[in-house]
Amino acid sequence: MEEQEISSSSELAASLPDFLCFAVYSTNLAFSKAYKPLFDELGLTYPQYATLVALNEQSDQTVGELGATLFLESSTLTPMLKRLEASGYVTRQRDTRDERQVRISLTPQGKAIFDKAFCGRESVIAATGLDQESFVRLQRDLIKLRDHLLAASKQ
Amino acid sequence: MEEQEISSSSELAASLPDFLCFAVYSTNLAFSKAYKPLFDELGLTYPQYATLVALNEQSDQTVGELGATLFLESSTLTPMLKRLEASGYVTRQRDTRDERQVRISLTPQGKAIFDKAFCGRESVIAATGLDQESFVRLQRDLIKLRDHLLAASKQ
DNA sequence: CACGATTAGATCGTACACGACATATATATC
DNA sequence: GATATATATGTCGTGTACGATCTAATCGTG
Repeated sequence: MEEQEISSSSELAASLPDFLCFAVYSTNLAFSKAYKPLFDELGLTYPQYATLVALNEQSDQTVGELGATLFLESSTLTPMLKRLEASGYVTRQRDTRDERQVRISLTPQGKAIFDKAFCGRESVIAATGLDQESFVRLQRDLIKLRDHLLAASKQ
Repeated sequence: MEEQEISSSSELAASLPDFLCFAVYSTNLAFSKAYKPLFDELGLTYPQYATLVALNEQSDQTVGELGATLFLESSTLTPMLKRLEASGYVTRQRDTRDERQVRISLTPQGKAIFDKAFCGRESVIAATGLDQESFVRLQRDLIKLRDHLLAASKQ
């Protein structure tokens, strides 16, 4: 296993493995592919499942709160939430106090998804090919990176 | 900075930060947002730029070779390559020896993108908020994770 | 050479993902 | 209390992303 050389900033022909953004991008594609059989069985997509996880943690969220949790815009969430509603996993209802807001809640059918304890942490760690220390560190560094990028792009 | 607890696999209500897949997913969204102003200036999208990088490294690739490099299917690449052709960054031509294949090459205009040395490695590292050691390790662990996930989903 | 099997791209339908804009409701100021 | 402003969500257009399927070209075997 060779150590990766870091190309200098003056070198023009950087290849894709030199880009951290590409490592993140392609790992995301790989996760989608790896999880697809599981989600197909549930009739869900990967972002839909993430949405249900967020709602399982804290039900009765507004679209905006969900967007802040999932890092998504209303233009992405609204159609997806309508599909989840059509599938019977969530309900959407206008807040009676503030009719601008729409509150999203899990249905019993939506809660039932989690009775299967679908994402057992240990088996997931095993499936990544990383030891537990690397796994935890990777997760921590990614979150740090993400939040730093988001903070930078807000200015 | 608190150390993240690892939830046991029997715990049902795992929250999103507990999922490595969500860390990867949301970091990818954050990268897209952070790079958007730069890509807007070039009239490119993030996947389009990655495609040009792959072609800059090795021009005259077939659609299939590009797909293997970028982890994308022909159903994704074909429309994107047509847009890149329409923008004048690449050419698409059937291979004369094997007419099933289409060979993609950078135009001078496509090559010119890289004269700007757009992605200086050091400034990119600085923008991530990670020290160089964490940056390199993160990249290496992500690639390992990605390749492990892909290998697992091929079976 | 013939003809079934394989391969490479392309097309289509579905689902994100976002910016720009539209709509409806709520708040603020006078 | 009328009107300007702000906020929350929805709609629309563009661009990925993929599986299923189609077409055309090539290969393999007789």
